[in-house]
Amino acid sequence: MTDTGNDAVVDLSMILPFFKALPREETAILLSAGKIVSYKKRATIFMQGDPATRLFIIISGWVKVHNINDNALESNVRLLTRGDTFGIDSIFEGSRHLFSAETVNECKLLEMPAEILRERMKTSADLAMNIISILSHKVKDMQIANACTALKHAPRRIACLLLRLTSWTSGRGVTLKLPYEKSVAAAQLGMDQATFSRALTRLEIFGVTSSNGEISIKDFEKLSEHCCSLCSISEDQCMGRRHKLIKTPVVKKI
Amino acid sequence: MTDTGNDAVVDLSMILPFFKALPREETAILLSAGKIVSYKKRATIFMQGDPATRLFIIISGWVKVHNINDNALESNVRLLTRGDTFGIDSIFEGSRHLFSAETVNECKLLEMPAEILRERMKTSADLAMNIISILSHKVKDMQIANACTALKHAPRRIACLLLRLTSWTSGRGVTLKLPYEKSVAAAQLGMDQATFSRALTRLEIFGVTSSNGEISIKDFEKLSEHCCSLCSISEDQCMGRRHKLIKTPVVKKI
DNA sequence: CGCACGTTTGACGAAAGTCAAAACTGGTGG
DNA sequence: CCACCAGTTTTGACTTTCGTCAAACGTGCG
Repeated sequence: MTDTGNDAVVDLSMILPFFKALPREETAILLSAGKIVSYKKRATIFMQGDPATRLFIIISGWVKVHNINDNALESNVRLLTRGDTFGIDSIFEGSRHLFSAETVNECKLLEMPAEILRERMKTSADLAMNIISILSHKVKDMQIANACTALKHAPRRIACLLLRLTSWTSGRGVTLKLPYEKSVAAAQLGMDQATFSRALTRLEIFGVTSSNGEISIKDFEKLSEHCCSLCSISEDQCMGRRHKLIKTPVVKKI
Repeated sequence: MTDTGNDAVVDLSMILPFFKALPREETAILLSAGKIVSYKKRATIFMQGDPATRLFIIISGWVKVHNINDNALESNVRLLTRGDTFGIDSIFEGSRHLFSAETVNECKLLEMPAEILRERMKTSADLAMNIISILSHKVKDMQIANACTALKHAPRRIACLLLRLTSWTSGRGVTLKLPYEKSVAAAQLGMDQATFSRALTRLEIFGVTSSNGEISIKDFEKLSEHCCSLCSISEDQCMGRRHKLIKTPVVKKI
């Protein structure tokens, strides 16, 4: 108990879902097999088609995972950050990466060999359970992201992203610096960069202003009413939602 | 060995990923806890927000899972059929369903209680592994579907769907009846029904004709070249792809 | 025959993509 | 201190596609 951990990584393992509720020895075995790797900004971590030999857990920074074709057409752009895991699904599905991964900032990643996973899973039901949780969570994340891109109007999509990025803050509003470039955010939302730029200014009437690379949201609730009221994700399932649902009497179309 | 199985379900368990490589006793335990339920066309299986108490495996028919909001706006429409599993991610993520599920045809589903899963997973690493495989596969499926909807032009999206629906056939082309209504297919592809109708006729120049509710594809390869060449999923990852990649010398834009 | 259902078609408008030029940003070096 | 540069973002002009609404069409069935 008084052993506070002889390593920053050990502390970190306390908050990563991957190590959740694992016995101390199991965590130690896993950690000793993994290693922390630093990446520079805009570095390639792997390309789609590469053998999936490792699992990646983000310690710091932002990583963009995406599919890309020869014409540089992107799809499935997802942005991951601290605590998120990637590459795990590829290990168990075909053993080749389905997507490419690159850093958008400087990043520190914890990398675990696939073999140790397969190995330890056989004896540790807890570890298997954690992997299942991580995969289930990833499915949920993708569904929320899909619901966002399903919003037909670009300003709404941006509003959705802003609300999700700031979901951890309290208060009525906030001023934030986007953690990555606007062109990246545009790709994440499946729209053109020019469209992103124009759509952002169209959010002014909802209290969103932008200057000097900072975006300020005056009133979360107002913004949330604008975009989340058309979202198909249930009220309590999305962290970004900020307004209470007003129970309107259901009027059925006949 | 000579025991050919005293039940059709037992036979079925041989081909379902859920039971793959499980010891015979494990399969028996799981099967005895599950039950087969028949649903009529367009029946609600569950609604988003409902407690996730069961895992569903499709024996026959087609099921539509989707998110839906108060205005009947759909997103995340996925169509599942024989062998597919759903509801599993909800069990391990918040224990409430993130989406609604309804049948589009008459369906037979194998339903397994969530408790037996949690219970058996503790002792059966094989079962845990199967669940991990199923979840990983689901992630892959979603990524392929996302790549499809990322195709900007409606005719291409339809071509992609047609190729994936017929990926199991051999030969140069085929005539098929869509396994569900066109309006459902349109929703799956994230487009309006009217757009679907118009876009389908625009595929005529690529050898796709439609009459009497039957769609006929003259030449898979031609169709594949049209739509898959812009897809960002790697060549060997999508079953729908029918044309070989022509390795063009890479010309870098400067 | 007429009804219910799904589909197609037409006319229109709004929104987003495209291309390209201009404007802004931060950093470097004379 | 200012000029310059590369990278990023904004703006403008134009085109295309898609959504929308509504009416017409087709099919199967009682």
